[in-house]
Amino acid sequence: MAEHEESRCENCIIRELNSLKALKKEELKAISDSKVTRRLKKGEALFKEGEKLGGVYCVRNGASKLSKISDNGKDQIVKIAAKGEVMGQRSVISEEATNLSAVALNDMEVCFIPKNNITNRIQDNPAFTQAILKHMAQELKIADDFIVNMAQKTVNQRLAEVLLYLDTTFGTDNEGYLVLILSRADIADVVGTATELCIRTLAKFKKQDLIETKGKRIKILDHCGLEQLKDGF
Amino acid sequence: MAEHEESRCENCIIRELNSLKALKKEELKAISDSKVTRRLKKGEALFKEGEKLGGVYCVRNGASKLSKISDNGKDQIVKIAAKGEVMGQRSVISEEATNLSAVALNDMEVCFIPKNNITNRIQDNPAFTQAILKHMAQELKIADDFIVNMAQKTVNQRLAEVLLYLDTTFGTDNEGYLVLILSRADIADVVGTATELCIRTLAKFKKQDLIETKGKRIKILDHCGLEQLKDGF
DNA sequence: GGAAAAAGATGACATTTGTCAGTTCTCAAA
DNA sequence: TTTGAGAACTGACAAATGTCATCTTTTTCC
Repeated sequence: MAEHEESRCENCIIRELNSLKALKKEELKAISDSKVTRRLKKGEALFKEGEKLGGVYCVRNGASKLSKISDNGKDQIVKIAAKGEVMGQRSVISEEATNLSAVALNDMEVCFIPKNNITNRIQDNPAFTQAILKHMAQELKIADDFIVNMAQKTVNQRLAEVLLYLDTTFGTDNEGYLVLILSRADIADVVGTATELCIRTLAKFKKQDLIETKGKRIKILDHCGLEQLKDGF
Repeated sequence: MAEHEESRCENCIIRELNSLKALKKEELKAISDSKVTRRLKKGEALFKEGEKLGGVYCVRNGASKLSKISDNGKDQIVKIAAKGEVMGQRSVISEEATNLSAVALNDMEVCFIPKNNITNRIQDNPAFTQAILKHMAQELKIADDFIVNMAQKTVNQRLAEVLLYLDTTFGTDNEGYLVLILSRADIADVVGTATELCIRTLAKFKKQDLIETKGKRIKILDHCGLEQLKDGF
């Protein structure tokens, strides 16, 4: 009874989270037949900046950082793809090599969907195309906000924002620690600063009783405080 | 003979520059019948952050800055829309208030196209939808690069890049000065720095014979030098 | 369990960037 | 032609950020 396996796209709940939900059952079946599931260990790369992607990746479990190396040689994390997100869409649509690298932040499971299954659906299923369009419009808005934050906010503010983002997006465990554990270097790469300053700023937050740390794990103690900090006191 | 007027969309060359070129002649005629041409003086606002847009604006002449005020109260220019570009698309597609303000950088002429003319075409003309989709994928890539630059490059590098951008996008007059004249404050708002530092950095470039200035006008003397500076010497 | 490696943390200092206060320049309106 | 407002510019200083060197803790792997 292959049709009832959870690993089939048409039965996959993850799909509800992204544009694939606009597809019809038969279309999903076709995708399911051609997709390949892949498991990655923490730290493994899914693809690298400059590669041509043969399709898109749908995240079933875990999280991945999407980053780009600047001309200065420093890595900047542009986005963290969580469960349900589709990576590589942009590159497939524009038929260009990808401008980002994807590396697993923890053990993950992704479904690779060959690009024909996407481009053909874009050709013949307007509802799907519109779903992607709306999604990209949203992403573009987020990107604009990101630009403004990078350009106008201090490391203090940006770090506070990132901590709150990790909290709302990935949640906390039963002890109250952020579930998604990033290295200090990765946090710094999201914030867009040096690892040392990131560490120092975390220490400062600790001293202000905004957060608590245990090894690399972080617990947010004062959401309001961080919220205020984010907007500049 | 209204059909042959240059002011009709179906005869407008500008259209070749954007997604509207994917529309059929009859569709363009319908748009042309409902569109409104508007003239703006330098400094006039087309729309403001938070407004709901009743449609999109196609730039026929002149240029507009698209900016957003950060929580810190400082303005950041996210994009400069030149002749042929369509403003407000994102907001119309996502059916949300716009997240950016648009202000004319010089005298301009824009065509306002009511949003039904766009959303209806997205519903029934797949070629048009795909054209927009490709365009947005491109914009998203540009936004990613912008984020990385903001996060990882110095004011020096970013200013060099902006000058080269103004040169390639808007060109120079017969004396070699950049055609698009921005105030120092506007340049600073693109670069994401304070006006004073922007001025000082321009002065430094002048001392290094990379540029020459005459009032607020700027002439690039050494493209290679700026190119190198942009990438960090 | 213990050694090696990786990541975290800290101090000292250099560089970059921001801010404030004030002067000079430019251009357009009276 | 004068003049007044806004923009461009400059100096002095403060604050934020980056860098390098070093030490400590944590994690990983045998």
